[in-house]
Amino acid sequence: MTFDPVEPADPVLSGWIQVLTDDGVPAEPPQCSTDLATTVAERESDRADAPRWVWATTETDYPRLLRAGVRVERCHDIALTESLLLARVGRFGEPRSLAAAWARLRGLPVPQDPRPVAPQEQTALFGIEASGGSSVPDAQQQLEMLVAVHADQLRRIAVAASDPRASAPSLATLVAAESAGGLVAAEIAAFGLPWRVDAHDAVLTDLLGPRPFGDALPAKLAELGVHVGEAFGYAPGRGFNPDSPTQVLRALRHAGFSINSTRAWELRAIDHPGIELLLEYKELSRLHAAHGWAWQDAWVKDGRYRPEYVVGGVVSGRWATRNSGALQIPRIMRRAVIADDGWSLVVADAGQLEPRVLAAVSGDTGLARAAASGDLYAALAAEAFDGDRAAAKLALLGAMYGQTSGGIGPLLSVLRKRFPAAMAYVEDAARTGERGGVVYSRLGRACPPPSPRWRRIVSGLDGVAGADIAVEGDADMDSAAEADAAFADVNAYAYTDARADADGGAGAGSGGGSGYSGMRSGQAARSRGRFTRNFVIQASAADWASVWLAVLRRRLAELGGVDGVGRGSGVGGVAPHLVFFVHDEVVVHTPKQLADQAAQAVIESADEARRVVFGRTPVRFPLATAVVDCYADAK
DNA sequence: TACAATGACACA
DNA sequence: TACGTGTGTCATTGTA
Repeated sequence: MTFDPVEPADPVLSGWIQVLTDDGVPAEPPQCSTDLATTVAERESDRADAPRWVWATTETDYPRLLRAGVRVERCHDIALTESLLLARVGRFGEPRSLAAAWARLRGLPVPQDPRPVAPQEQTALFGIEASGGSSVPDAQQQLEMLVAVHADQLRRIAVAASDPRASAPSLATLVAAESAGGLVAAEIAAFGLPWRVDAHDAVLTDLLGPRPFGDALPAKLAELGVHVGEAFGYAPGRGFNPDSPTQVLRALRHAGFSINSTRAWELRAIDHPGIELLLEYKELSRLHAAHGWAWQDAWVKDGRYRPEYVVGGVVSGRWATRNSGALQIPRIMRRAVIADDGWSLVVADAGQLEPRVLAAVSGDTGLARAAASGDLYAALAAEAFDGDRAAAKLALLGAMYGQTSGGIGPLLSVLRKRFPAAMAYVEDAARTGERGGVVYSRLGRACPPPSPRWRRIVSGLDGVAGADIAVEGDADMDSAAEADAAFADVNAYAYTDARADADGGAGAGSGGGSGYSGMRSGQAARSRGRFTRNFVIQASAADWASVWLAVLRRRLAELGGVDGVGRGSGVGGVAPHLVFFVHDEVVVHTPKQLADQAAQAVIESADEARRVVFGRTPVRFPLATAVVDCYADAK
């Protein structure tokens, strides 16, 4: 399906539709519809037989249908799929739009992806920017591109499924789940998370004092700042700023403390009367800056907060967000999330997800036995750590993150002895990463190959001594069948280290800590080993979460229809719907009378996701679920 | 003045 | 020896 390029507010959607076979081959001539909303809704009316809509990008195409009151059951998102397929051949951060995919297919210059625009500043919706004087294709030409690229993507998915070196029999599942994720993200943005401004105000006022005028600091914060200054010998108004790490560091050193940073964990070790005030100031200051009244003004409209998710925005397949920090909302702010009258929130999170994923992907029978229980760490402790749950947790987290410090060596030895398959799984992934290899999630999502910079450092060509680690060839990056000439672009790595090289490297754990700047060969190798070690788990957990969301979305829609309460296939009716998602946690907004069924759907979806992603496994993925009026009341 | 880097901390 | 993964956003600080 393609749309004619009209204004988003235009109530009449027109565009082109063509029916394809399962192989992506046209089964009918293309047809123009001057009322796409109605056409699509009619095709969707028999949900059991709903088509899988193929379109350029859900992110821009689907909101137009949603605004017209039309929900779709399934889609194939060309852009999201292109990302997954490019990743399979080691190409990250390359343009993934329909236009770009089509250009690669035809061997033409590849246009950059359009810059994502905030919903409020959207004008023309067509994501094809004219470049080099070429004209923007019309909707019918777009349809031809769409059909060609879609067929090619199906072919590449099949190729990946039979790749002997990096088999991904489930890649089609991943593509379907990723596409469904796009639908979920668009629907969450459309519905919005119920957000009560008065409750948000109450939290802020309680902690910070009344809302100040303009940009002034709230009263409590300003007062606290003065007290902090006084505690370190500064008179009020004498220019001490607790928000300045430099000044705080200077004040503390002047008071005789030798510290390297003003991080909270380091400050807590200091015995000084000003520290407690300073820590309180930092906490409140952050709350005010990140999620205070300015944030509320910018992001809460008509009782709804609308997160802008970036599906698959993290290389591991986790979602990212744009602009409003939806994934970093402080827990205390959950008090502002209150269901509408007559509605409830179903809150569910998958506890201990990552160790359970490790148990499932590694097939370790001992760990799987522990993961069949409700508290994996307690079961692990009982089996191998003399009942010491804290030790068991520390050990397993250390194994998944690659930690070796802090005296956990002996704990890791226990794991290695008692759960050899699980430990071998993560250690194999780490060794592959250290050698420059690529690892994959359960459903076949590929991690980025090492950057040229990493290769230089590890091979000792970067002016740092210590080159003793062999780097694998490019065998991992391009499966033989995939490496056709159209994909021979060398400039594939600009993205991979964008953050890694920008931050301060391994020294003192600054910033993200995954950089290679200033690293010696061995450090860089082990750093990448930790990344790939974690990738196989985090990305497989993301696989599971994506499928969970996709299944849940379908079941919630069935719930609305079956009950006869909601309009079912429509939008904005009274069917339960997803309103929030954070890695391993979902929030569903539901009419009260459907709350129990919605909660049941959440639980059953998790189990279906388990079967789809991990097949036959004794591992369970128990959910903590709660039906509440306020998000903060869940656990 | 505008932009980039830094340090810190929120989330999973 | 020591080495915990992945993000986004803010205020401050440094540079062009």
